[in-house]
Amino acid sequence: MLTSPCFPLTYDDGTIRVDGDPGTPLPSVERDPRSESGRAPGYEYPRVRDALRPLSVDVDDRVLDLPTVPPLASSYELREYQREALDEWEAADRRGVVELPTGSGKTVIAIGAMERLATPTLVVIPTIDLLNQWREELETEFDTPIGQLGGGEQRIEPLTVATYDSAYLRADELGDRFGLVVFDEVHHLGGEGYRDIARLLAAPARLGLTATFERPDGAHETVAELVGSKAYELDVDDLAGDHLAPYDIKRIEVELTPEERDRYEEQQGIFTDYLRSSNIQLRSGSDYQKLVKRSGNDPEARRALLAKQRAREVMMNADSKVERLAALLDRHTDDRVIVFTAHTDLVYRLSRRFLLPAITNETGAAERREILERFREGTYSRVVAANVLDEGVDVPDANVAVVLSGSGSEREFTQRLGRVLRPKADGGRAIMYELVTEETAEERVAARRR
DNA sequence: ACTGACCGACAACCAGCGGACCCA
DNA sequence: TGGGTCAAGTTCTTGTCGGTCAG
Repeated sequence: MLTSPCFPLTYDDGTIRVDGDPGTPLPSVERDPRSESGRAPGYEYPRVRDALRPLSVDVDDRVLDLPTVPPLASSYELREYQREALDEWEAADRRGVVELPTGSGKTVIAIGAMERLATPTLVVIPTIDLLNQWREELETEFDTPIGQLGGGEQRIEPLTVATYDSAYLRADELGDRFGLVVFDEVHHLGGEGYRDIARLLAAPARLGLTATFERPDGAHETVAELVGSKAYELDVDDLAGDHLAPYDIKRIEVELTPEERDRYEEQQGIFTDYLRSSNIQLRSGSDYQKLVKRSGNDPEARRALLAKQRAREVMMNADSKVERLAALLDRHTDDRVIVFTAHTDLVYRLSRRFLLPAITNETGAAERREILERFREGTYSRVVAANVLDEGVDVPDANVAVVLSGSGSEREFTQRLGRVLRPKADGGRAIMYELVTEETAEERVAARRR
């Protein structure tokens, strides 16, 4: 048997560095001529390590540089499905995605994983709101300081929470400090830039949490490569009536006024005429992308898209939706209602007409906090919001959601529904109303999301 | 400590009858 | 035979968020 020298395996700026030649090619390792070493992206660390194991070489594995973690013991009792999810994830080599509805306790599963693995952990989170919640939660459960990257702080501890943006900026230097990384709302990791976070980190254990893993652009497959594929899944109907409130969805069809109808037909007509005259067929989202590209140097295409945009505004902001909303608000005077729209203008129209507190992107942080606080304590029983409250904000419980307008996105639908599904003290049902304009493209849009 | 302005990132964005071509 | 996939320099607009910087 050959006596071989040590092969140092190290972490260097987002890559796993292999010095020396083990004799056989290693998975994903490429020669880097300048440093005379082999390199693999950080996330391939377990594969490289495992490929070296059966070889008769002495590996000096110095990839991870982990501080010691204080003993972790939370007060949580896992629910049955939470334990199952955790077991499945462990069985999948501690890599993978858990897909559970909003409000089913995904945080608890991550805390369970941290207890079981007892290794330094980075939790990556999309918004500052959620970042604060996670930090407070971890501080409560584990009696140890929690690091934070993002939201004005840059402090690393064995247990650290980070925004996607901060994690992205610092991934190459964070990569060797954590044994486990948790991605909250992991579907964000499919974004062009964010996926580098998972690529650069060396953490062998990875847990993704989301209510809606699949992405219309197919990028969840990239996420699955970087984090692991779906290890466990339950949807709303599996939990409704038990751990989530039972619910009803009611679709209400409304008509356009004659003026709106004229304008809609006119603008929609410009769009479809263009499609017909240029022999373009729109079947999938990628066809639409092509049309968008084309509009870059084809003025006709651009005109068609703008017309489509205006037609969409007409159908989404139809006057009769406002009238129907008035009736719904009357019917639900004793309920807690969230009204969702797609356009900021409509939010302010509704706010003025019904004297509803409004939240849009223009609402400052302080005012937003105040409105939500009053909604929580009951001073306000209703609130109208643009896309702001779809995800990443801790919204107080409501039991009625009214969707005045929205995209065809299944994700948006699921998140909005999730806003009313927290179990009610009296066991009552939640209701979601969808207002859809008759005989417009919106009927298809609404159908698409389910 | 807060605010506003800036930047960059991300996401959704979708028809109403018909053809050529490639591949399993 | 049946089903999926389609063309061009390099991409519409609106809404939302985090990070940064100046004040």
